[in-house]
Amino acid sequence: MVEIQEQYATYSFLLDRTARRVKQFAKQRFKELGFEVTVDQWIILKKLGEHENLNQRELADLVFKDTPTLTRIIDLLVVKGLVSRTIDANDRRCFVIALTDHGVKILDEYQSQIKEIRLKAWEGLSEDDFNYFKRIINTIYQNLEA
Amino acid sequence: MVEIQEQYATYSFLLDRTARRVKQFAKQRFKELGFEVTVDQWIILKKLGEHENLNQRELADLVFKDTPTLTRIIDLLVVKGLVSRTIDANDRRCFVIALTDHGVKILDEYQSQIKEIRLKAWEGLSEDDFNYFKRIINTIYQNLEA
DNA sequence: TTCTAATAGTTAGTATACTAATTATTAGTA
DNA sequence: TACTAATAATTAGTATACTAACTATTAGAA
Repeated sequence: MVEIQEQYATYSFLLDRTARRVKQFAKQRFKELGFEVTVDQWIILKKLGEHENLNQRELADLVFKDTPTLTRIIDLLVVKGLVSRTIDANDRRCFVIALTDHGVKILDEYQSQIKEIRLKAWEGLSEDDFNYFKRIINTIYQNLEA
Repeated sequence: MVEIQEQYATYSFLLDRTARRVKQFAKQRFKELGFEVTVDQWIILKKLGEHENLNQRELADLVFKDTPTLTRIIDLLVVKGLVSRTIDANDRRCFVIALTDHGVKILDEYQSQIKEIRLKAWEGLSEDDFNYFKRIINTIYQNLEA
């Protein structure tokens, strides 16, 4: 029993290590392809392509990041001219975040290449594996939910 | 087929989200318990308890972090008096990193509580789940290996 | 309606992650 | 032995993650 407990304790190490490797791999490929955004900035662009009229709070919830992190990522995307921040006339505490024309263009251009990068990790694994993986990792997430 | 590809693409999101949640949960518990180290600092202490006469390069390899990150974590552990940095007489480019007496004490004190924190995430999952999880996550890691 | 509580966002401070460049030292080779 | 390449560690710079404290605004209750 003790050994099994010890074993389980390594899941966090495996998770952290693999998540970092995945991000690092994507980062390298982004660089090779000359992309003008980081991986986390890309995730925001993608969400903005899927939803309209989001404020930073909603965006943060969608990508499971906190608002200070979101603030900084949006800052960078605004500087890069990919995203616009407009005060919400109905609630002046909020900004409406939207893709600029250039942001839409980038989103469109990168999409398929990024799909390929993502698939690389999954080589040799099946759809069943994916479903199993999803169940386990979501159970972990829910076990630790606030 | 396209849908399956789309689905697979979410593994990186699930990985990142869950790895962050696990770390965040551990961080909160560390704080509640009044621990004087961060999660990543703890990982280094643990490795130092398992191996002797490690230099920073070897330590970095063991925990899959890069050397600049290691340098900074060791800096903090030295300031906290948990670890010592001694020039290796045989190769003056290296430091030998070792636990101080206080470091050994902390390692001993925290170990069982940390094991409990780690186990929380695994509630409702079996040993088979763990093995399955390990296989998948290690496949992903290896698929992306440099 | 006024006051208090809640909410959106920002700022500050610390820690980690990664790349690139640099220093000091050692190893290997001509 | 002298020179070059490799290695260990550091520094600098940027990005992300999280907590805590703060500002501005809105919502809700007395």
